[in-house]
Amino acid sequence: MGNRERIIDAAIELMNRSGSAVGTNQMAEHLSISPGNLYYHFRNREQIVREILQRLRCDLDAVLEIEADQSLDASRLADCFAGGAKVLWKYRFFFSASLELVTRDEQLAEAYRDFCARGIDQVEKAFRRAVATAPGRLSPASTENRMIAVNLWVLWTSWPRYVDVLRAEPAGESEIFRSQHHLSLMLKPYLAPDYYTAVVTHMRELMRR
Amino acid sequence: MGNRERIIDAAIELMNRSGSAVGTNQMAEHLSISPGNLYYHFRNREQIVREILQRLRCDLDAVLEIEADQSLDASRLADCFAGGAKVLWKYRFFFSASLELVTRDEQLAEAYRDFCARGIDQVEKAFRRAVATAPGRLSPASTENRMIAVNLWVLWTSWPRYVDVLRAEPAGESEIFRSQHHLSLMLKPYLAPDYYTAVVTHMRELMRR
DNA sequence: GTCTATACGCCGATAGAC
DNA sequence: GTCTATCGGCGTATAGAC
Repeated sequence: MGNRERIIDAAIELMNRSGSAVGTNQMAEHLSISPGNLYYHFRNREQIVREILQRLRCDLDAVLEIEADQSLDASRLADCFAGGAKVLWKYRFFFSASLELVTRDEQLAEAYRDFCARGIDQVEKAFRRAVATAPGRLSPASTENRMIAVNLWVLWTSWPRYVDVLRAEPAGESEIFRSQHHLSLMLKPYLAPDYYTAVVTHMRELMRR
Repeated sequence: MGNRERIIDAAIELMNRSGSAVGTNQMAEHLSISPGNLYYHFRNREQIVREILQRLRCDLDAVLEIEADQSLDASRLADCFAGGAKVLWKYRFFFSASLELVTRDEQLAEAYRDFCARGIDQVEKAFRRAVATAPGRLSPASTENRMIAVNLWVLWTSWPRYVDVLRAEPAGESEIFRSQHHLSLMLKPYLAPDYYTAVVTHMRELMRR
């Protein structure tokens, strides 16, 4: 594998471990290469982060992009939650530090706004599909669909940070996974009870490993 | 007013405007005093932030501490939401940057963990009281009360950051206030419809000004 | 209490040899 | 492609005069 890829991997690993303030020197040191070498492969620090966001976007699309003709049954929705948890864990530093990253790089900010807009759309669509498949005791008003999607998105993206703030020790995977139970609870009132319990059961299964 | 108070006020104002990375030099400059003078009043930068958290805690207690013998009617709950919005706006930098502040000061971290634990407890109590006062179509299971309280807390505390990330321009008060409508939506399934609409109506009234 | 001046450390980035 | 060496900027904090 080329040094370029290794630098990105190292950046993700180190930032997940120590926060987004990890410097280019530390990345180079961790790979036993020189700072100068790193700057041969990347114009600057920002460019590294931008490419990480590209990877993140791809991974999340694979999770949230629902096929048009497929019915959203409970196990498929559980896939979304479990996949969402994995993405959250893999790139947790990014979610934790999105604001700090974005304020130092306007180009990244634009890309991240796109990322959020697309993500919220996908969540809203998935929610509508789930409700259409198995409606619950309450049905959301038309404007409420979007608000609920935003609530889900904010809660999902904020979870790594919440965990980091409260825990003195570095966060474990299970604490990130817990977010998905909190998320699913927000859907519960709008879904049929048996459908909801099926989703939760599948989720637990998928995230056990 | 003494310089000590003025420094804290300046810190809040500047950090709300430019983010938590505002330096001691900038605070001093903004007040037309010298950096040395600032360090006469405070041991270090961290101490300033710690005192800001103390103020925040007091302000929030005034909003969330529900009197034991008072019934939680719709207008009182609306007070909580409106008061919560005001606190969120007044100290928005702190919510936006809690992790960064906390990671550089273990003493602050401990205080902030207390702050969160107490806040979540207060939210949970308020939620239980509201549900007891005006139960809706769904009633939360016993373990769900806490989870919902956590959801509310995370969403509430994460909102300023969410706004900062998405907006290129500095956030306005109204965008912060919008969070409360999203929060209240999470309660809706568990509250009687007329009670809920009364809460929302009061909220709008209170936050209009 | 308030000032001026400055030490110290850190990090991003570049120059230029190999 | 990879290295060594170094510049330049910024931010915290202190020393010591007034």
